[in-house]
Amino acid sequence: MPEGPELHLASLFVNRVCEGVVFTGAVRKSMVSKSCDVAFTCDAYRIRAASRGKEVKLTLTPFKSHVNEGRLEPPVDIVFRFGMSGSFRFTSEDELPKHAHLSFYSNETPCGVLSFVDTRRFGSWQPNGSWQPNRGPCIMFEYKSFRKNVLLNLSNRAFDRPICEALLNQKYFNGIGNYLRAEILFRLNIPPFVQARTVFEGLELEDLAAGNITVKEELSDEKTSDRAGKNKAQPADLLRLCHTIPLEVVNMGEKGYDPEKSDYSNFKAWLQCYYVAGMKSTRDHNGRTMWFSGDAGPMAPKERKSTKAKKTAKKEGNHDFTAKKKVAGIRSKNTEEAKKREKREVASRKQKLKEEVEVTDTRDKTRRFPRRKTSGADTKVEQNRRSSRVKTVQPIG
DNA sequence: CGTCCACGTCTAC
DNA sequence: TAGACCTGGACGG
Repeated sequence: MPEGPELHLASLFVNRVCEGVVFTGAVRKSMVSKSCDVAFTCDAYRIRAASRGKEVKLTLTPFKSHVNEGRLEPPVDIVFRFGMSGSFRFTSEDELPKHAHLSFYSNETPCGVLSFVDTRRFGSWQPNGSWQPNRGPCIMFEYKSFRKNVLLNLSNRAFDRPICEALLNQKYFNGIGNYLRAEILFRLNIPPFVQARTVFEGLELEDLAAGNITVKEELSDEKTSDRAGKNKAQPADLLRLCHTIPLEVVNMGEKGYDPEKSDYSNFKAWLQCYYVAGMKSTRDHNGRTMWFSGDAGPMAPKERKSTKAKKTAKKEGNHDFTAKKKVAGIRSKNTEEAKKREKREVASRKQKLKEEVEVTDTRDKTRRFPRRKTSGADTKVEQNRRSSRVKTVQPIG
């Protein structure tokens, strides 16, 4: 689950399991990984982790007592991005997870192994690297500079985009991902496809309330404006929620992260909009699913994109193909034929879509987080809809 | 069996 | 602004 909070929880996880552990030898990379080797070998070193937005940095520090020919090796930083499926695990040597791509071995017996696990391999790492320079300040732990970086750059074309798309721009919102943008906009009742700039204009550079923020405060605005409609002068602050909402997830603790149990019940219960039954969803201009309720906003894509073309017959010689995939590849080997068929399919799909409403109500699109057992009228929508549960968060930075 | 979908970048027309 | 990059789970036929 890698957005900002998960990356941070991953760094906490690493620090917890590596506390007092002595690592030794070489850093080992899986055969299949295309990321670079980590040329680091040391008899005895420790591992610490830190996070910033959607990156985690591991620092490998040789112990002073272990000196290589009179010279102490300097620490090495490795910066990780998690892609769609990255995580860290700590296991015994013979329980190495299936998709472990970079592993650090302890000197214990039995040997403990910290590994970077990444099923889809969209993740990456950079040894001797530092935070990616074109990513902005961390939404969670560099709140002040994050806020300034947005408000001082509102003239940038990034803010011409709809707000939901701007929120995924890591140059300004380092740590926000697809579930966070949905949750954040939902809580403020901001239509996802209004121009980003208009949402931020008028916000104060300094957030005076920072450091003493509760979610209740955020929502109180909007409740009173319901009543009087006079509250326009003090709009709920989207930038602050970009900070506090991710911290709510962090404060749920490693339960939300724990790769061992993969028990997401806490997290699922926390979600109010993303993948929640009864919410609407549509594709944004980049083909990402935007979850929301109410108005889509004026910049909503008019016609949904035709679903991505099949990429079947592309990679014949790929050694990495499973037997199944090979069959599929061979079957559609005749590219001419495949293309024609594809055209026909796309055409008929477009035709269908024309007749559909632009934005679909997705009452049963709840798949990724497996179906909840429905318990009568106790629907999630009902529970969460503008729920005024108070949660205190501890903003840092 | 096949199709669609997923918590994210990247680079190449 | 498409695709490419991947694996695997849910679901439909």
